[in-house]
Amino acid sequence: MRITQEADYALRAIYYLSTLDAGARASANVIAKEQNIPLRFLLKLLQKLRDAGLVESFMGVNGGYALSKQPKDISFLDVIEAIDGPIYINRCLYDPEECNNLGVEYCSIHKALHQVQEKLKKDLSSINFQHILDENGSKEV
Amino acid sequence: MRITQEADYALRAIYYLSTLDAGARASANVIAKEQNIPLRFLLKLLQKLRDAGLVESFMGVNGGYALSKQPKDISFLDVIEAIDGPIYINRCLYDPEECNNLGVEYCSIHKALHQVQEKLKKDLSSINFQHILDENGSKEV
DNA sequence: TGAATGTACACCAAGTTAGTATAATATTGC
DNA sequence: GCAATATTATACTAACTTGGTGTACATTCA
Repeated sequence: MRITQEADYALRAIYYLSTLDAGARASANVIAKEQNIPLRFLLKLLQKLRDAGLVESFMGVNGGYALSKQPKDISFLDVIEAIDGPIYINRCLYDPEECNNLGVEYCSIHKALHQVQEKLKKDLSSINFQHILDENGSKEV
Repeated sequence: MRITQEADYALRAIYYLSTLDAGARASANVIAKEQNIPLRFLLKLLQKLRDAGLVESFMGVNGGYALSKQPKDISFLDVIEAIDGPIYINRCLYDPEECNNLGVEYCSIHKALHQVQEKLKKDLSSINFQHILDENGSKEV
């Protein structure tokens, strides 16, 4: 019942980009150092964030990465699902064929888990990076 | 972000025991057949449920397993944590020493995740097996 | 005693996770 | 054009987790 370390890194990479001026770029090297993320691992996960449309990348000298949306329009759910894939809290909800009980439709347990899952996704989608910026800004030491 | 298959089996084992008369026993063999769970795997997870105080076991002929509480007093969270261990949705929340950011206390991302985690646990603890019985009873075909 | 049951411990194959290695490609500035 | 700075692409790997099996033993009841 965990998000992967990779998704945790991704949240922090997006957070770091959120702290920059709108449209500003940061190289993977800088993000890696600032957020203490292994560089090569970061490079790989940034591809996923790009494929998901959350960041844009720029090659060459002065290249790097920038958010492709405003911080307020990027949720935790967006980032986590970009990295880990869609959230399914159990196997049956992911692939009903694998349900070795009666099937999701007829199984009260799986129905109940489904409701929990949807609440979880709603909670994660209600947090965006503007919230995080605001919280940090007001508590700056 | 999933519960294990083992936890899913455990929910169904507890559910099956809930359908019996209060205090009634069922052998692992019967539970395995009724719920389509591999027997040896079931035996192992029943130990965890016993260690967690959710079921009682009885050895010998006419032995088996019985709930040690009423269905209404066993929540999904109880069962899932008995099998998978405490729920922590990311590594930092499990072991703050492993947080390679500033630490949970000073990291807004991890604080936000913590809140999501607590909501998730609350949701899971709000579902008990009497609910599931009631739902199934009213929809019996 | 013997059949039916649970207990304990060890083992294992497959998949996932977190990370590394290497080589290639694109952009900029001189 | 060339060097330097970046990203991209592909492949590899060690460690861990998951889902499951095997074997031997202990307990209870008839």
